[in-house]
Amino acid sequence: MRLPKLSKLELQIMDALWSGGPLAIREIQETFPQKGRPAYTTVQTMVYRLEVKKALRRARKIGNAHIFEALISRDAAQRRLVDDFLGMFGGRMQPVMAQLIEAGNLTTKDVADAEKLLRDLSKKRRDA
Amino acid sequence: MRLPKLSKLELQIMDALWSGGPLAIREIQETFPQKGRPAYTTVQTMVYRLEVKKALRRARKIGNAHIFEALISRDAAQRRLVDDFLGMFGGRMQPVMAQLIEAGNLTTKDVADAEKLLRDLSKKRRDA
DNA sequence: TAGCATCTATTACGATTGTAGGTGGATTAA
DNA sequence: TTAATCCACCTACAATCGTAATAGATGCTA
Repeated sequence: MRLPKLSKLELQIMDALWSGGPLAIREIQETFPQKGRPAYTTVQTMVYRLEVKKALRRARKIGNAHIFEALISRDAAQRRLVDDFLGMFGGRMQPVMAQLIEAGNLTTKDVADAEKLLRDLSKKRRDA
Repeated sequence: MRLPKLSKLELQIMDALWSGGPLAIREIQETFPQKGRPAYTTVQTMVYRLEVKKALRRARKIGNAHIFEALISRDAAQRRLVDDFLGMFGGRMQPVMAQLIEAGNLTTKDVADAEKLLRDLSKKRRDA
């Protein structure tokens, strides 16, 4: 399980750690919008499960509270996410793009940015 | 549940119907590659569940075998898929694109195609 | 028409996910 | 020091998914 699959809620919890550094469970819970915020113990359960999956670990203790830190990077998790997503589309990129565009999720600017990123990336690879 | 969430296996089953028209369970099962093909009853179970979700229905009968047809379109299902996926990224498109590009999933041609599609689409919308 | 093949329908089970309650120990504020 | 909080840990439970076996009905073939 080098790259465990993470659910949406698990992702949100990891996000708190990726964005906010090592946090206690209470702090993670409070990163959720008040509206629809999961119970403390719900977050706690998910954190424990993420610990089992080795997605995070207890870094230290403050008082009797554990402070957790991410063990896998946002990038690695997102890569896994993208792979699964593409798998849903049979691995074919074309329909994915078409879908994104037709649904209006992808703007001209997004595509321009993508283009630039691609150029920069291919340059970097050429130079390397 | 206008647009039920479909799992990967469910998607593959729907795909068989989207691509091959109304099919019997046996036919759906046989669209899977021999290697790792799920058991007949596994496909059957999933088809029944898709029926409950109103993603497909029994169209008619041939002998004692039911023929199933899709009730939701590939497009609608993919839209839902994309939405969920974006939700995983907090709805922000930018990191998604970056991820796709850096992982090498997105080529120059894909982007060019996207650009053309965007142009055509905005033209169509302008004309309409 | 007897038997074999095929389908339907039902049932089961383990894993994962989201949800959270309860109990008891640790901290802290008065 | 004692009561109010806070936290850890354990347990539970329903829904969904993937997997499939079993049993009973139906249809096809010799």
